[in-house]
Amino acid sequence: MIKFLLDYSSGMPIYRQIIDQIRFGIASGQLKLGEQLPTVRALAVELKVNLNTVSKAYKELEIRNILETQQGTGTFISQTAHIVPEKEREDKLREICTQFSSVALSYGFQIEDIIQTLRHIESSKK
Amino acid sequence: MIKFLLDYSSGMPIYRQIIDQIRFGIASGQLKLGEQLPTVRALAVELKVNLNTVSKAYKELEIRNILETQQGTGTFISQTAHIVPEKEREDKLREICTQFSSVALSYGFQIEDIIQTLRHIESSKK
DNA sequence: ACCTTTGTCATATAATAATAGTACACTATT
DNA sequence: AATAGTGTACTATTATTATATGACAAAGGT
Repeated sequence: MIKFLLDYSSGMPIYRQIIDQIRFGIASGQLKLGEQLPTVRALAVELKVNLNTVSKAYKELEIRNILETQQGTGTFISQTAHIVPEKEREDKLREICTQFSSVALSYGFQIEDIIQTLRHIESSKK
Repeated sequence: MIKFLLDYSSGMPIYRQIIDQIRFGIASGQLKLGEQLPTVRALAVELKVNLNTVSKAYKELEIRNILETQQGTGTFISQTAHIVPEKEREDKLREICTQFSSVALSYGFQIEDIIQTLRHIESSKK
């Protein structure tokens, strides 16, 4: 099961963040084809957002054939879900890195200090 | 002079994109301290957005002491821009790295890819 | 059959984002 | 003094985002 993480100060709408994380979750293998997603109500509670916000994200992905919904049963990753194009993954990675970089550097941090801190955080996770 | 580039389909509000690009421009050295920015009207025309949208971005940066405005003359990068007290820097570094790490990993990116991208961005700043 | 859980739909409300237009105040130049 | 160029302020309007409710429909278990 995927762990959703919202950034309420990013300026990106919540439903778009949900869409992104599902799409990239599939691309990165965190979400398997056919896997069931959290119910709209469960995810709404987990993310502390409205049911309609989650529903909007799911519905949009359903239109794109990335999700399949069975009313009364749940929402699933489509078996035929397309992979996010590699270029889009690279663009997204560069986008979030650029944004982070601008903030970090504006505080005067050096690239090596930043990387060292990131590695430390990563290694302390397990 | 900095080249602004908007992504109208990203979901991120335009005024926030302008804010981000100015901050990143300063951090990366594209914008020098004291340098004059485009006038609100000129930038509004260039970006094909409303005057008020640019004004909103400038005003917010002015509040944060990143920009200084002289009515009738123009808007400039502050000379004393964004120096963070030394004692807060370490906590801040860890904080923003943790936040960034969570977001990046939730997209399924690997730590080494992230670091490589950060290094690439850093080195491409000349 | 009944009930629960699921997704869906509809209405209303509020806040935010962006536009449009107008007017005003300040500064430098002529 | 007059003018052009600057930032600022204000009202109004529209679209988007998110919330709050309530009701309905479909699936599956009891």
